[in-house]
Amino acid sequence: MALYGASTEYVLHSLLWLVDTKEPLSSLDLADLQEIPSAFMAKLLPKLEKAGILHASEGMKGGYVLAKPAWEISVLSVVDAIEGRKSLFNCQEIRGRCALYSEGPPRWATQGVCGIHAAMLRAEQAMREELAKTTLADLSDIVRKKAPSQFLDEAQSWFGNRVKTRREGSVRKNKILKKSVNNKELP
Amino acid sequence: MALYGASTEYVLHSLLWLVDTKEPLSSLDLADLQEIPSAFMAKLLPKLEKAGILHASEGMKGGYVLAKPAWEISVLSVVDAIEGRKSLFNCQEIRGRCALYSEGPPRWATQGVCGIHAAMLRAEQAMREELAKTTLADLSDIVRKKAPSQFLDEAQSWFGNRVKTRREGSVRKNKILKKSVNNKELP
DNA sequence: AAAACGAGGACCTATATTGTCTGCGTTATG
DNA sequence: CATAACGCAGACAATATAGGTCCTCGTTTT
Repeated sequence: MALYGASTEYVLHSLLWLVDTKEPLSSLDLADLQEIPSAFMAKLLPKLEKAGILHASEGMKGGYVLAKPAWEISVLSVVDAIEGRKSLFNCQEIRGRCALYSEGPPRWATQGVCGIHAAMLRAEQAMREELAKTTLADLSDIVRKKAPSQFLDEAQSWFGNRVKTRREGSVRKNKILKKSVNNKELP
Repeated sequence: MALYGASTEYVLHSLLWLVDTKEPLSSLDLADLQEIPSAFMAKLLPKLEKAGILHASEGMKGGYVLAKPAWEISVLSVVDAIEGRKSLFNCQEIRGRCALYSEGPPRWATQGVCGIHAAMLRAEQAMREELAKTTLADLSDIVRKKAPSQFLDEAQSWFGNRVKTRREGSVRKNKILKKSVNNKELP
């Protein structure tokens, strides 16, 4: 229905939270804060790591940090990392499929790029150039201008408290408990 | 996988055949010439008629003709008619979904357009402007420069012969025959 | 040793796209 | 005036993709 879906939206919003944070944030923290399905987020962020946008650290106290300064991360690079270089239009070379071509299409018909395809490619290029102009720093500035500084502080301490409460009740813990209960019931 | 699919491709190629033709062409003729599923084409072209791009004439010897000169029909208008004004990105207002907002999002958070959405809208606008620049006349020129005039004449006479052979073996006829055979077998 | 991470794969489901088939009204033609 | 060739509309079916869940594994801190 749209070229870019919820995955891209989730990831871009998550990246904004990472701009001002020094310590690594986990995919679970990012998902819970934004009320986004956490298991889904966990599948998205590794793509950004492979694209060199995020740096991941494993193990307890691990998580994600921007791998580059925010002004060097364009919206285009994020979109490409998540959606995988989607094109606007997928040419099927209809021009070579004419019933009048008895034995395959002649050379003049399939030479160069199809005119329709070319028009689509120009539009796609214009779109990509526009997406390349905006960086994470630009987006972050917009948020910071809108939000009261008090809120941004609250957010920082929310992440901080999360680090402290790792030991207490977490989503994972509950799942593991449920699992061990099941294991005991099985045999 | 792509924003614009096969429907758009089929229709744009079909419109090119209509540029130089005076007599109405049926969806079946257009489909058969380009080896495109004809029943599918028959569902597409009425959309162009509603959008004011094609003029349809019903009944025998009916078919489609361009409703406007080719230089007034942009690729954008065709795409919109077929795909229905698809947007590049569908904003779900993630910014209003923060766990820190205890009783709904504050005004400052949801004021104006989301920064991420705005960037996508700029890209979409750039794409649409580019698609608006190309017209059917432009595309038709490209084809006419490539194709030998002999081929274009052959195509015209193919359409002409089709009109003559209406009475003879057509796809529809075979289907109707099959149907009556089945009807006889049923009781 | 256990808890909290990331990575990755199997799996499920809802929806959009692509296509087929039917019936109905309209128009030219013999 | 019957019929063939049209456009139009809607009911399906098949397939692909996006979105989402769950489970297992290895790593790192405490």
